[in-house]
Amino acid sequence: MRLSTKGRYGMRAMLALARRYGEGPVPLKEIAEGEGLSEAYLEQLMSELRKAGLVRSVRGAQGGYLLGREPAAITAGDIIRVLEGPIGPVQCVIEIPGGEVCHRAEYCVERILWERLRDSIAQVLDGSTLADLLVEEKKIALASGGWERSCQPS
Amino acid sequence: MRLSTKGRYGMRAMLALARRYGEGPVPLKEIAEGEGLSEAYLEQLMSELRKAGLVRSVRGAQGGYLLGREPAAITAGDIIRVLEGPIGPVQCVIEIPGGEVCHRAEYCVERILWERLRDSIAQVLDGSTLADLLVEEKKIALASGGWERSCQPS
DNA sequence: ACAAAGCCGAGCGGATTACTTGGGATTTAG
DNA sequence: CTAAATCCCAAGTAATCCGCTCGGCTTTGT
Repeated sequence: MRLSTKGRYGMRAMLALARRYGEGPVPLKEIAEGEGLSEAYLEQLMSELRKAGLVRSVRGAQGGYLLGREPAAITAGDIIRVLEGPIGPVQCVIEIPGGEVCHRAEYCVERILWERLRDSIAQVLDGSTLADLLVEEKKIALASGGWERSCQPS
Repeated sequence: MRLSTKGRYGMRAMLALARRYGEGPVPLKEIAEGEGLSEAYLEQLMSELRKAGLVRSVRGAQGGYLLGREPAAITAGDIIRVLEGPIGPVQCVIEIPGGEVCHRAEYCVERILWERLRDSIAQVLDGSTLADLLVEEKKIALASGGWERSCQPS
């Protein structure tokens, strides 16, 4: 039940973009350096996020990436779903409209448990927008007087 | 964010044992056949569950496995933690007493999100005992008049 | 024109997963 | 006493996934 680096790095990158929302395109190189991530790898993630509409890109010199919508309109759930696939602890309760449901679904207790788990995860993720997180970030920064940002090893 | 087969099969096996709680040892072969799982593989999982005290084993002919405690005293969280490791979507918020915490922990917003997610997952899992699940199983069985049990593909 | 960026697809080594295999050691039944 | 039923354990293995890297192309501002 761990997130892969895609979800984690993607989240970091999106937060980085959110911090600079409204400042025009941010080149990937800056994000990668700022967050200590591989630029080439991050590029793949951005590609997926772009196809999903969560970021826009501007090509050419002075180009870079921007959030596709305002930070208040992008949730952690949006990002995780793009990079990690639909939420759900097991295949048979995955959140896909019209996805395959196993034939014994009606009588299966485990299924009920996994569904509860899925919904609980989705609720947390969908309940946090990038804007929310930035507000919290500001709070803890003020509270502790610090400046630092992301966990490096995360 | 998927459970592996260990967690899923383990949950199935534990529910199977819970259904026959008080009837003496149940041989693995029966469970494996009943749930449609590989006996040899299940054996490995039972070994871990036994070391964790969630099941007891009786060796020799007429032997088998029994729950280590009453069904009301075993939660899904207990089982998942044994088979999938400590709960937590990322390494840096894993639930280990005295586990490593990354040095920037205080100022890291992602961390707060991942902690919320971890707690939410743990709450669902720790809130469901085997006894609870059997009660629900009985309810849905009565409601739909069916007899079938676990999702096969899950 | 040139440099700064994004875009794309392939490759790749290491880890993990989901098993299987092959042997023990124990216990009960006959 | 022996045979069968069971659990116990360690090793092996094929396939998949992860977490990247690499090379080359396209677009665009100066």
